[in-house]
Amino acid sequence: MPVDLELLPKQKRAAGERCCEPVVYPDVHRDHALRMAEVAKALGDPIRLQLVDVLRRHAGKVCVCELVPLFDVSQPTLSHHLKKLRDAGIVDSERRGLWAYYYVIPEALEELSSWLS
Amino acid sequence: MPVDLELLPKQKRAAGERCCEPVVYPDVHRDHALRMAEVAKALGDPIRLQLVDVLRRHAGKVCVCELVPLFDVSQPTLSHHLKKLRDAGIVDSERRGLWAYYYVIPEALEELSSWLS
DNA sequence: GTATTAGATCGACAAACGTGAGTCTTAGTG
DNA sequence: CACTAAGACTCACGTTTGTCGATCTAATAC
Repeated sequence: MPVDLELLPKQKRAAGERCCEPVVYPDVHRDHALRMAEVAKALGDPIRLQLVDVLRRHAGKVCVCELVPLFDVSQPTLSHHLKKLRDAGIVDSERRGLWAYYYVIPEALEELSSWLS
Repeated sequence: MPVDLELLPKQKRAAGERCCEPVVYPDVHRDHALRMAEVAKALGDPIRLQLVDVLRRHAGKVCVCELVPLFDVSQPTLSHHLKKLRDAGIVDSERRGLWAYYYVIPEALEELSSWLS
């Protein structure tokens, strides 16, 4: 699938002249890039990525008390990761009594997912 | 698509008893999670994400001198971002004379992409 | 009421990050 | 040879990150 670009001759151009015209521009516009980078950044930690994986595969709401023992970090640290995912808009939570149930917001990953494929 | 979990009754369990059995486990294994998180982390910066976007859409090799003017950062900073992408195995480069041409390694994004969709 | 529990928040710390100014290396020009 | 240009690298900086211990807040049990 990678089609070779027609490469410019490897010669030095005249002084003051541009080495090459910037023929390519990012057409993933700034806001899209910002949004997708935000999501990617939130997924850029192994624990958070696995959290999302567990929540997604469960396709429902998972109690935090089920999540904590799965990872080798303290409860505050896990809570911190969940907050990062919440702030990124990837998951949301619902309080019921003492428990908190987390779930993935399905649309949250769509933009990044379709850009990647 | 999200199927509601059968939620446990919201009552306090007896002292010393587990609040709930950890019925879910991350089956994205550690190494996969590590690898995908590494890729996601590299994409977790707007400039790097746009860099990958430009390189991907060009489906060939793009000269660094074309990339620098596209972004509002200094040349060393852009070089730093390109190195991050190289370290993450997302892109590679080829030197030809004075110029360096970057391209995306297509397989690099596959794992994350298919996990996301 | 008190005690206990789930989970979020705070405070602190070291490590990693994004950035630019400056420098270095390599390659082409004259 | 000296000069110039492309791009990587080094250093320094302020900011953000991941982590844990301690604390706080609700809600339940007694």
